[in-house]
Amino acid sequence: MGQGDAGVTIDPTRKAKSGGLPDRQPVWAYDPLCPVRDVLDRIGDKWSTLILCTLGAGPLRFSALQRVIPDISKRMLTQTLRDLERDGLVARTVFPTKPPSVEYRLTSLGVTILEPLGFLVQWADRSHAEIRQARLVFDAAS
Amino acid sequence: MGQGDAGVTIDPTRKAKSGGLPDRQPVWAYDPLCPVRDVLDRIGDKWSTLILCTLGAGPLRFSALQRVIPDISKRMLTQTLRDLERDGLVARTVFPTKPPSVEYRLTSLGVTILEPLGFLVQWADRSHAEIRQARLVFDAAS
DNA sequence: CAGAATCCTATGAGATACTG
DNA sequence: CAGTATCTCATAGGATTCTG
Repeated sequence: MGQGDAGVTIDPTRKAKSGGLPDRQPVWAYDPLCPVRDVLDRIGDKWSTLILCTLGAGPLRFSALQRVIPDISKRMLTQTLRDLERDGLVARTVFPTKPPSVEYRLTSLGVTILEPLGFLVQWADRSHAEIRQARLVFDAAS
Repeated sequence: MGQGDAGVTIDPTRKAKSGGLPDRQPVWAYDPLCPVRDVLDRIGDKWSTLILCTLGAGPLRFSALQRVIPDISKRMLTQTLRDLERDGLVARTVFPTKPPSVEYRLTSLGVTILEPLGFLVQWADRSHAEIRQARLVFDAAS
């Protein structure tokens, strides 16, 4: 990363100059501690997006989440919920009933990720056929 | 996959019914082999989004990518590029010069992911301060 | 230059059993 | 019910060395 511009974050809206000279200095400086990466790496695990999308439809209790996402282990569900709570995306509410029940819901911040996440999911949905096809072609050629 | 409603994919645009009854049947059926997850899990690794955003500004050679992303190892750069190529998001062109040079560029499909990815990056950029703050609060309370 | 091959370690994540 | 505590294994991913 250069001087002056050190630590600039990811900016995918940045356009290449026409002609796109290949080997110049980086279009955007890169910072290993980039806050965008810090946040995205957390979301990029196996379960976070799935849980966020699920809670996007409304609050659910622990066991209900397990039923909706049958192939997650209690351990990972607990851990992922904790991480999301720590990041302020999910709120955890304990109801002191006889057998305790705990409700998870998106925070107001958590709700705001639904839209960008939704665009990505839509893209994946629209593109997965083309991607699968590309994989077939690639694997056949290798 | 599936007949009828089985295997319905992720749909974050789905809204909860008003009142949001907590413990009903899942709002959307969940499929471990969901194509959306299949695609997103691939993008969700440590380097894919970074490389896609970088190439979004224009094609780059292998060594140039390494300079832009200094903390990636050759091994992971090669592997991630291969995976992206396999998925049809990146095209690899070899120029038979004396020391061989290889150019990587987004395919037309690859370009289409820039927009949804950009929204997520923008969200991360706007939210990282709030997230960091939430982490401080959470860690102080624990 | 652009990798391929190999080695090694840290972590992600499942399975199971226990608890308030 | 909603976890916690272990144990274990598979994989992601870094460092290093070799090659056309």
